[in-house]
Amino acid sequence: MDFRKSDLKTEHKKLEKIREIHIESTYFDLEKTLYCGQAFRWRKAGDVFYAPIDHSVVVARKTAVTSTIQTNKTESYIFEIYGDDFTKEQLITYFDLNRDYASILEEISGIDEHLKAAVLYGKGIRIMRQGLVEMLITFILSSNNNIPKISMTVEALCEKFGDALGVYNGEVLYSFPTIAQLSDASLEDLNVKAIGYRAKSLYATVQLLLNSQLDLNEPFRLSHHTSVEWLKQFHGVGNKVANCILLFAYGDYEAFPVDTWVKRMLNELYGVEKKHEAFVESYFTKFPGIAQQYLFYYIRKG
DNA sequence: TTTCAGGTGGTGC
DNA sequence: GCACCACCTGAA
Repeated sequence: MDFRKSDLKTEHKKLEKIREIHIESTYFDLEKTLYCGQAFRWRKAGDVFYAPIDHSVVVARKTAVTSTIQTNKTESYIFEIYGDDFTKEQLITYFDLNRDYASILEEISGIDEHLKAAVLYGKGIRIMRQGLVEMLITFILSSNNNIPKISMTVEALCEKFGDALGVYNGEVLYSFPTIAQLSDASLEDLNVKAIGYRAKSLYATVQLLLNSQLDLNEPFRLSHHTSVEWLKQFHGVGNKVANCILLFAYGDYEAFPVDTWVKRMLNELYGVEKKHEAFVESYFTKFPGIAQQYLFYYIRKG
């Protein structure tokens, strides 16, 4: 019999609370932000959301909602930080809370009626700023795949190659593995749950990062179009995946990922049957990435 | 049992 | 350039 897993669980030191961060913000809805398709590791237990970020465990809950006369909500949240420290400044960067969404959404709403409805429906969504390696690998695993299965594979990868951070809500949480932690893995080793043929892409990507001088910070210095081409040198990264990585890791708001849902939406709402990318580039000229995320949420959930 | 799912890369024209 | 199609796997 194999007791290893439960033994390990009891061995994990109790997560120590480092700090509490209070966030008050308009145009910030945590649940929508976490579950609009950009994040894969956040879990919900009751009214609490939690996830590993770097080597911290972050636990969040909403504490209050106050409305002004103009129906503008201000939401209050408490974030508890366990394990490694994670500062308020880091949290604000992670959820991009310093950006003026009021004016951005107003601009986007002005484009047409569809966007106006999408913005109204998705109000509170923020484009997160997540880790470069985490987004690169996660979106390589996302191709021809669905969210539950992507999460499954990501967690399996973290459990096998990441660091155990501690137990929360009865489960061990693991950090996302670094390239160094994946460096010794053979193709066989990378064959974790539900990964399938994507293991080859992951293996090739890890090897390329190890054996080249490629610096994942490069897209910060390049134009949007050059960044897309730069990211496509990694196996398993095509236009859609490159745009997701640029939007969710690099904060490149020119990125506009076009997947099967967005294609369907472009067809149904705008009559675009092909050359989607050309249409997108000429039509969504104001914060394309944010417009895309609101439209995506609108058609998926609305 | 079959089909489909938040694409990509290889092939053929 | 552009249109096909194989591809791992879990869920319905």
